[in-house]
Amino acid sequence: MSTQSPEAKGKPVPAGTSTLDLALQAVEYLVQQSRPASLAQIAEALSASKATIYRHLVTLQRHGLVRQEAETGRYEAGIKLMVLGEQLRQRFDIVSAAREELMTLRDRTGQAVTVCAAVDDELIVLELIQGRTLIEFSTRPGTRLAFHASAHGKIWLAFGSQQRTAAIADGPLEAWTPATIVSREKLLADLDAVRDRGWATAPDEVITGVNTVAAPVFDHRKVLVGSIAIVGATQFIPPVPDPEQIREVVSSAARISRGLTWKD
Amino acid sequence: MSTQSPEAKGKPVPAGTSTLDLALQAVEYLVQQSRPASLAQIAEALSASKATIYRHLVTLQRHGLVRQEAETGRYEAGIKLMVLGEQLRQRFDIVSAAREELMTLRDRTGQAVTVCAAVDDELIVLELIQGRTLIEFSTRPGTRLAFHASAHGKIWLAFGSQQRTAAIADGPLEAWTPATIVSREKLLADLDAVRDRGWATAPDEVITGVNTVAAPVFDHRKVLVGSIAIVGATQFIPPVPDPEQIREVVSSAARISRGLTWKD
DNA sequence: AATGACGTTTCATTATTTGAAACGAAATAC
DNA sequence: GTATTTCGTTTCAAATAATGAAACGTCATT
Repeated sequence: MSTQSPEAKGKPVPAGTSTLDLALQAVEYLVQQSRPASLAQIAEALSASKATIYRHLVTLQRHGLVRQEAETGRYEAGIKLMVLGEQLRQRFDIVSAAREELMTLRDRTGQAVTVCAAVDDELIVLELIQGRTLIEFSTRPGTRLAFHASAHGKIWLAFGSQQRTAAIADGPLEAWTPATIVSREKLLADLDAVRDRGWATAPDEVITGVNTVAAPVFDHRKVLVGSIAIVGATQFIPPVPDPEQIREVVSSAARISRGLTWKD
Repeated sequence: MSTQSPEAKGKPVPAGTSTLDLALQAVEYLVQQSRPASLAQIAEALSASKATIYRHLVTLQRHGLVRQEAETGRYEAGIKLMVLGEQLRQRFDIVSAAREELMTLRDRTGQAVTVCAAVDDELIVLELIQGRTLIEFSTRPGTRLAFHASAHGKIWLAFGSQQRTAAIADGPLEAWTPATIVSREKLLADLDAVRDRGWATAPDEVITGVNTVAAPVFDHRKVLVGSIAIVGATQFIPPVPDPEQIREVVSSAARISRGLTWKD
């Protein structure tokens, strides 16, 4: 529905499987609902017949992606999704290579530590080492961040693929807070600064009152494979961070990079 | 394949969608692979034609469940799975209701804190509050635990649905370590003890050298909705835990239960 | 006792998926 | 430097397999 215009203009619709598409829409629908949904409700939302949706739900249920309430017969998303997500997370080399170093960083700075990676046009949180306080609202593994409005994102724009940077800079820059950078020129200038000094901040840019100091992690080929950061209230990480905090983050990132050197 | 016998005996195969089934097998295959897989490889593994798998991968890719490497053209699982997993996790009331209390519990005991919930025949970790040390190998959100071989599991067997308890006790009890309870009688006796005292342990039963103290969380209807636990090396949480540790876990669970009373 | 809502099943229609084979590009071998 | 293999992708005709309307059985409500 939302992914394709109804073959207007004789657009060839380059392959794909409509049956599968409908079933995946059902999964996403169920994930977004906060309560179990009735079969009729799902069928109506996707404008398909009850019988069709029913058969798909049966198969999805066999795979654990969907579950049926025993009492009411309603359907909801299955926990297999959580399991698959965690399995996928563990595939990133950085999470296993960096963990000890990150614990050390947490203990030395007293702040929460996060790890991110970007794949294609998505920036995702892979790891969170909790600090003493609980900011972690948008910093849990599986959360997506904005490239232009986060310290992690700026690291990826500054040190990652140039075509991604160009695409983001050309696109619209949404304002998450009043402090979010929404001007293309300001963003590019900020990225130059990040490249120069080797670290990034985003005070108040993602959540007001929260700051982050991020640094890049490279593999043996000098390719950016991850970013690490400390996250804390501006009270603890000022807009112009303590040189000591910066040094800790940058040197931790460097040590992790070095650890990734002798691999493969 | 593994989910159904090949319609032996003329078993009617109660509905379902074979097209969708194949596509979901492809997703699971890709999640299990540690490296991106070639189209031909996937097709051969699922014994389907390249064209079929290709079309399914295109649709899966549109939904973000699968991603194609730009250089090699190979396919791998997409990070949307992580996002969906996290969205699903947040739907459990307990994770939002309990967080502050869990931080307190962590600080007072110095140990890592975990939260679990069971749905149907699966017991899953929902939340992890990290301690100082890093045991967290099998305690991350999205991890599945065994009912008979974990403190969390015993809470659910002792205070949850009786038919689940019966099913687990009747089934085979796999031994994760030499200390895992594999005898039906011993398990049932242990569960009686858990019910009496209101908390459970599982010293060395899931990982040798690690112990856990778990307690139940109930909602306003006295229905078990979650379990919380402290997890640590037996060095810190002895096989017979410190009464202080037990008191902390049990009272934390009670406070969370009370917090769930005025809801809905 | 009657009604409505629900998940589930049936069944004929036909739209959709399917595999074999051909295509073009890119990597590899000779 | 040319030949060969391998890869992802597209084409096309055959027919399998998905589809929706309607009927079914069950439960809760009226």
